[in-house]
Amino acid sequence: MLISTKGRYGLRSMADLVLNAQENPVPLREIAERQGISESYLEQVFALLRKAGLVNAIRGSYGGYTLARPADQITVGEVLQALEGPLTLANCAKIGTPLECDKMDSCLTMPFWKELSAKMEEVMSSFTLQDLVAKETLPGLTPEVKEKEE
Amino acid sequence: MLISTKGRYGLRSMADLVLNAQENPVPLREIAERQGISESYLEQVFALLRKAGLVNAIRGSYGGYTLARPADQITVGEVLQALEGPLTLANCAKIGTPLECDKMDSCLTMPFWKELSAKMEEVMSSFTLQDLVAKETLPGLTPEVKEKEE
DNA sequence: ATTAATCCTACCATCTTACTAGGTTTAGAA
DNA sequence: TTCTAAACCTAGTAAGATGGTAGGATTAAT
Repeated sequence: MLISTKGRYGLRSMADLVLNAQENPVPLREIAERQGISESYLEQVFALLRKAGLVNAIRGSYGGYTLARPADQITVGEVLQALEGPLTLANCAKIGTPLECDKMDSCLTMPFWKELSAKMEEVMSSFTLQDLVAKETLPGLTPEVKEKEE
Repeated sequence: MLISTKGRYGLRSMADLVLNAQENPVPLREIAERQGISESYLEQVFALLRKAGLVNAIRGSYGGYTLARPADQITVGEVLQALEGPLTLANCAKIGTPLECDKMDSCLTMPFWKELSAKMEEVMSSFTLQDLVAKETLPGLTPEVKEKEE
């Protein structure tokens, strides 16, 4: 039940973009290198992010990508939905789509799927990219992990 | 990001089993017919449910399946985990598995995945099979939908 | 003109999914 | 004992998704 690499790579890359955004746009080559992801595969990921209006692209030499909005105004849910499509685990959790729900008994499971989707949506829309890079926002975790070398 | 048919069919079939459990075991043929699912595919689904200890099988003529425990003591999460494997959406949400987390920046996303998994687990473990068939248990939803009939 | 970047499309191998098919046991009933 | 209906088991398979690679075209700063 893992999410695909598109979503995982894309989310990591967006966090990377937040961290490394100076005044210059960030080229994919750098993100790919830092994150250990194939550059040409990342191109396809960022094509989706661009179409969703989450990043801006600057073409040509010294080009790259920038966030289309401030990091605290882009939710993780937006990123994942752009890359993975609808974020529901069953069709009958989607509003207005009684696709398989014409079976009488199958709809017994609908309240569960709806509740699950609602809770997932809650988490995804409350987490922003800023939350990912600002480690202090998460109370339960140890903030001092500076063991690593620079 | 849909869950597979194994999970969806299995959950519907378990609810079906709750509803149609008399003193006799319920044969797969009946469940398959009611739910509109291929019987031989359902066999594979129930093989997983049996190995997980969620149903008991009675072989031979007049055989079939029964719940291994009362319906209010089997959670939806148990059923889905038996059919889908681990219910996390990213590896780093699993405890004790720093698989892709040796990349420094990749772990920026870990708190999100952990939070999401925790919330999903919360819903899945709070919903029992009994809740699925007893529609009054859901407070947020309209308990009487008779108005739509008229 | 060169270079470095995005952009675009096609292709590919592997894996997963959702089955189907065909057989074997098992046990109640006739 | 035989018939029958059920669980059980394993292999195969077509279609789609996944996770890329390859090669070029376009764009813009130097």
